[in-house]
Amino acid sequence: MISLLSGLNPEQLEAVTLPYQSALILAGAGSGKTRVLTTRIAHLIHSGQVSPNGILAVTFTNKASREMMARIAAMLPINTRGMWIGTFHGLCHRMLRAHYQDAGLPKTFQILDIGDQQAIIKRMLKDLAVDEKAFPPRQIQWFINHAKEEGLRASQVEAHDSFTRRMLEFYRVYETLCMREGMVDFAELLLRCYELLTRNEILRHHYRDRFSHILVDEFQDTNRLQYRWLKLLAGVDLPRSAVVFAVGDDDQSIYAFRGAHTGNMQDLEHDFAIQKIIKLEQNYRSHGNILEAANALIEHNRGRLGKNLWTSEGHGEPVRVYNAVTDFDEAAFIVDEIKALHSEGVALSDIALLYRSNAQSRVLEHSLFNASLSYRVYGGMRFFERQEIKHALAYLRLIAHPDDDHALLRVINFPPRGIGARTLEQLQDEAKLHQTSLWSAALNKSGGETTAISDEGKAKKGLPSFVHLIMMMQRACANLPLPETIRYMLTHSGLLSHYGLERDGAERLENLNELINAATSFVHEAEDDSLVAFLSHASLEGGEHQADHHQDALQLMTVHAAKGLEFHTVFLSGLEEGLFPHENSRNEVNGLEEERRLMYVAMTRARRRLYLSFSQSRMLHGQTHYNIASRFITEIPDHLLKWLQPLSKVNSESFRSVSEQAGFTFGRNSWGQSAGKEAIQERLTANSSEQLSRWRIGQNVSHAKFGTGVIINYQGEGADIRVQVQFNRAGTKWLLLEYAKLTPL
DNA sequence: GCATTCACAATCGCG
DNA sequence: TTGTGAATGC
Repeated sequence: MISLLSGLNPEQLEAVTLPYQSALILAGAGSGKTRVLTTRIAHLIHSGQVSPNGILAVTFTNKASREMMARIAAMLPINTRGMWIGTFHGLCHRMLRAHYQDAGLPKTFQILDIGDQQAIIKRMLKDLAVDEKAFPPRQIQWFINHAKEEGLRASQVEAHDSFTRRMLEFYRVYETLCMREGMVDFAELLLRCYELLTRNEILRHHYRDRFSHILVDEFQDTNRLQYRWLKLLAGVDLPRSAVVFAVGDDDQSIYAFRGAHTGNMQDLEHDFAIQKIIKLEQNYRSHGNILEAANALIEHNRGRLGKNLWTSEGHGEPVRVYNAVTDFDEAAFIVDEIKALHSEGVALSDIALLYRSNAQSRVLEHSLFNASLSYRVYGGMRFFERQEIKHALAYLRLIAHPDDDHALLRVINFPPRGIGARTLEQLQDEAKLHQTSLWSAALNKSGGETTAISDEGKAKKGLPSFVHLIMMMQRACANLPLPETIRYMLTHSGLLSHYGLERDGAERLENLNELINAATSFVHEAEDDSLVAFLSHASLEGGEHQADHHQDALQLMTVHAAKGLEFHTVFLSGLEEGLFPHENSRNEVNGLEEERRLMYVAMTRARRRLYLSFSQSRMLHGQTHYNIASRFITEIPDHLLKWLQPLSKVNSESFRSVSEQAGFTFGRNSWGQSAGKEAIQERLTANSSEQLSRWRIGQNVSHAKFGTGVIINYQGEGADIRVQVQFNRAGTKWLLLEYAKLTPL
């Protein structure tokens, strides 16, 4: 017991040992939030206040819930597998599977991921003969999802204009389509579950009685529906309600665009009669200067709950700022700094390159590639979203549930087997006529089961062969374990041979193989190893590829993706008006404040060293844009910043053009306000007047130990000045000018 | 049925 | 600049 609670600071301890009452924990970045959450659970169980069955802990990401389970398992000798710890979607899914009948779902209901959903909407538009340009699928998707996230069915949305009425029509049709095929999208998982509990009093009471402690991670990210779900589950209106332990940070709320409602924090205070908000402000991650800078920045936001991070560590290094001429220059600077850091012993994997939008990674990747630095870009295509995997999953879906029109359409002619648009059209007409699924129509058309089976081996083409294929797979699946089913399906569907012949098919084959591996480990780990369970798993777990994870590589990702992570060094690039804060955020309610929180999240990822950089010109969408530095830089007090200006820029004539360009671009600030314009101009001038010395790029030098070489770069100022020398024999080194005792040649 | 061409759009993205 | 989807040609 002592070991469980030891090492907690007073606030953490208070939170962990709170008596039976609902609580809101304001946990700043790096304040040991996860530790508090997991220790709280362990403490509740260990002290006998609740059994593991009485706890429901909910997170947003699978990663977070896995980590939570692992940490609890490390603290207590219990099996965490049966516990109700998971994501909102995962837990709702669990309830819906357990009570599918009460929820009005077929036993084999399938989960739609974002891509499936879009495909269905497109199919619907085609059916309705609606022009995609007039009503972009993306927009319809957004409308439907947002309505659901607000907890609204089509009948509950108010429509005051013709556009909304049209959207609602789509919402309704989409809904009937999904229900007919037994498909449930992500938002539907939550809404269904919520409605199930609302309608079914017995179930509601069952779960209310079962869960006495509900713990919520990242509470600031909850949307309205999730909050209502929590309220319902806790039963706030009942005398014997559960208590909620919510952990969150309003300053790190960066997901308003996907429905997060920070007002939930105030609502929680009120609805759950929160007596006291506990603030965790001691930061165990970053050095003082970084924290001070982040604090100063976030101070510019209004209506905060209020929080100031502090550390018992020292100030550490100043926040470095670099003003680049071009995006290429910015990337080159970052590469140079990385090389220096790496040679000083910082692991590449402990360095992150963050940016506001994905498009910015390209320039960085280019420079990193040329410098032979290994890197990993996060947020690309996920494993289960790849087309070859999607195709394979479609076959599996048909095995489990042949009435899945969506899956059928995906693979009925893939690999090509001579079923063209014409056959398909007939099939769809037939299905429409009899109000049945495409599969039933196909059965009818191909002469029914008996014919297809008696044709065994002969039918190679057309509809009968497809019908035969699927039935054959279904029979095989009944007797084989999951991985073998998949192997069988891959071979007999022709996917393997198809990709085997394709030009770039090797990687796809690898992925298909990986699918068998994924199924193998799924069968080992999951309680329910059925095909349907595996399909749900594939949709709910995006399937982040864990391969080559151990390799020491730089981490490239958006600021959003970096939330929750930490690194020794963080490079935050593209700090320009229009990019960060992003142009589009101007049209959003409180958009600028959300951008500022995003910046805050980015800064607080750094443990020891933080670089902020911006470029005066940047290639975007094939056009050169001229930008001014982000206002966020000017919102950080000067004494925390250290402006870097490599002398290479000062000495070359490029610097002159930089100042001129800067003057020119200030006039083009699309944001209207030009906060900090003077300050930046001032710094530019200050930097240009100093730092002219006998040392310059291209200067040949001699070193006592390394021999002769040439200066290829340098940075810093005053006593801190460092030069990068390419030696003839000893390679490239960064040297402190003051100590290196270089002799000019 | 498949390959090539053209127009168009372009934040962030958990499950 | 790059990726996507529809239109077009073989």
